[in-house]
Amino acid sequence: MMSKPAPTGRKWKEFDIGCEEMPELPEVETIRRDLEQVLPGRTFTDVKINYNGSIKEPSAYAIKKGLPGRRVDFIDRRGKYLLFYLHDSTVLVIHLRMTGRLLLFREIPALDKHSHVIFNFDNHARLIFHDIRKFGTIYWLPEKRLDIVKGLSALGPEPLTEEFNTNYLYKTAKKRRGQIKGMLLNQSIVAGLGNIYCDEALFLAGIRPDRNSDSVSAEECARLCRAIKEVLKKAIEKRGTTRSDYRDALGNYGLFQNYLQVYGRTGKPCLACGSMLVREKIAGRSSHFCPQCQK
DNA sequence: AGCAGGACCTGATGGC
DNA sequence: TGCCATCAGGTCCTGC
Repeated sequence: MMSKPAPTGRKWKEFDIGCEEMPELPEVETIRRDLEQVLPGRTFTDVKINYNGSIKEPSAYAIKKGLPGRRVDFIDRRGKYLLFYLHDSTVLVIHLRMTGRLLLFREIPALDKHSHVIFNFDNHARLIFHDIRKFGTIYWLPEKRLDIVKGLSALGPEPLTEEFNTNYLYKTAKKRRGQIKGMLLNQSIVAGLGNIYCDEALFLAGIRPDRNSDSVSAEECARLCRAIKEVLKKAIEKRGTTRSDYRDALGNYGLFQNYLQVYGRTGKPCLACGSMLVREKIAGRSSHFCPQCQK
């Protein structure tokens, strides 16, 4: 695998905290941590919306009209959702879905046709919501009305908390009949896993993605629980996964692509046993695994 | 209720 | 060269 250059020191002048890959929990958490360095205490001055479709609630007009003058308190994350808590108990909710990026600039950045929303702040920071495939979603709601965001209110436990443990995983796996991979991708069972980290965790745990979840033993659930936490922690530490080659000179890359064991390595030797890794469509997603190591 | 599959989108890629 | 089909995957929706 091509290795990426190490990130250079962060430059406030113009930096790209987006992510080339489908953002899953580690990528969203990396973005959250970066935004948290800059935005709390800042006040929106102006919002430009070039594509209304990104705004789900209340409306592009209401956001343009209402956000200016409001101050960011702190930035939270639940699953793959970013939550900007504002000082007046309202929340700006952003989900990047597949191709969404959040890009923070100090200077006026080059915009293209995918730059759908531009948030301007009182310190001249600019936050660009950029989304090639227009799947990403933005809501601005009173804290008490977050239930409007269905996916958010239906989220299962955060995988890096105690609440997500072997017992929970085993009990849940036992009462379902579908494949284990489909279960892990289900955000109401565990929040924040996507295709890449599912495949990686199942490899680490030695479990085939197409196993029926109710056939996974308590011991295997213990391994899987450990593997999920381990892979997510490591990926956050490496600032997520970037698989595309493009970056601008001042941008920072994720580094976890250098640690992927199975995802995107179809036909290459398994790093544990040397047999050829395979890819199959499982639970509606391309799934990468080692037929030898994973039972 | 749980699960499969289509829809939503655009860009990259490959075959002819 | 262009044209078309296919693939990528997160979530919502429909239908079984």
